[in-house]
Amino acid sequence: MSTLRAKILHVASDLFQTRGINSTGVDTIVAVAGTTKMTLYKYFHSKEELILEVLQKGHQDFETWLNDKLNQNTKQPAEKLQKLFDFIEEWITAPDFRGMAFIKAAAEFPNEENAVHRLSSDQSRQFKQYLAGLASEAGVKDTEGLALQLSLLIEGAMQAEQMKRGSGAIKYAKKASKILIESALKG
Amino acid sequence: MSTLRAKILHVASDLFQTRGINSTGVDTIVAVAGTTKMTLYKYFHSKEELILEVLQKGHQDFETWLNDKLNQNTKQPAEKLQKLFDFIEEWITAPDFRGMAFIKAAAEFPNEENAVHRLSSDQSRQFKQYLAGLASEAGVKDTEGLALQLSLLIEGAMQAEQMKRGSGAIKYAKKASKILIESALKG
DNA sequence: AATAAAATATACTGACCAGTACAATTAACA
DNA sequence: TGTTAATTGTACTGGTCAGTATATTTTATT
Repeated sequence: MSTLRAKILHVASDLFQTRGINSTGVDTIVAVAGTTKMTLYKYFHSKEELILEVLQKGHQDFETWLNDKLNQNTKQPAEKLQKLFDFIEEWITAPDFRGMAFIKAAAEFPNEENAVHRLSSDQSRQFKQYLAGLASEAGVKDTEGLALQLSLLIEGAMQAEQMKRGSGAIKYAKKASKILIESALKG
Repeated sequence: MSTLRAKILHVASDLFQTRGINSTGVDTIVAVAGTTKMTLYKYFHSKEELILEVLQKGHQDFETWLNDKLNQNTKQPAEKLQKLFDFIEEWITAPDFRGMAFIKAAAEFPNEENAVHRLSSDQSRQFKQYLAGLASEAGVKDTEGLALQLSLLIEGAMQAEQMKRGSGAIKYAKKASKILIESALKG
């Protein structure tokens, strides 16, 4: 049934995050998921396809979570930009945070022709566009510029936190974002 | 002779950057280097040891290059902080730039117990300390804070450039750094 | 030139990898 | 209950991996 498919996706996502993608064999995935390779290859035609689906689901979950948080906790558009880093902090400091999936995937698949790398790159671009949307609603002129700067801070903080838990990077990223947002609103 | 050892290090560094560490076998390394596994294992006791040496040399080369550039092109301490991102840009936009080694290595070896991950994490910390030194000489009060913020921008820009060449991320990182440095000098 | 020592090349080991052929089992329906 | 179809388990394939034992060549020393 589809529950097994979901379980495989979940287990694969978990193992990819904790052990790395290339270091995780399909045998390990099916063993932990409590099924067999035959079933896995019924739902996914190849390991690469499984990787792509894991990445897609992970990114969609993140953007949905963030968007919901922003919509539930803010009234005006400008407020979203201000509270953005509060929720990013909440996401990063969650006990099961193990780094941003598309950042790590791009590192494991450096070849720009590779499908996994291309999807990762696209998700990064997509996230920047989302930030640009927030900036635009808040009345920032150089939306692309601020979006890029904020994405650097966010991805940098995620990278730092993945490298060393409890790095505190997000605290300083938040301070930096306040300065940069203020500067962008004036300019 | 030691030339072969150097050649192996160089070739391994190149392959690790372009294909990823886990995806590069020792057979490939020795083939490209024009030698054999027997020789490789004479100079390095294991693949992990080779990885560690490649990382160490890469990071040392980077810090030496950056430090020389800063010393050659500036007179006063405060100037170094201002020109820092010019040289970071020069480094990132070099045609053979393929991402920061320790960032990618940490992604490929997510386990914090792993020796490669630990070295990567240490190099990141070391780089932050270097930035804190620059901030301190320039008269910044919260040296650790500014150093962390600048490292987020730099590592974020490197990450972005690795993900998509010609992203232009460094341009906006530079602008952001000017704002943050100015703010830190005032505070 | 003879001998010893070091470096190199060849060929292999056991382990693991992604993916599959085929057999066993379960479920669906008559 | 008997037959068919779909799903799951077992066992295997060819390929690659890190690492090594042994054989060959080169180099250094006398």
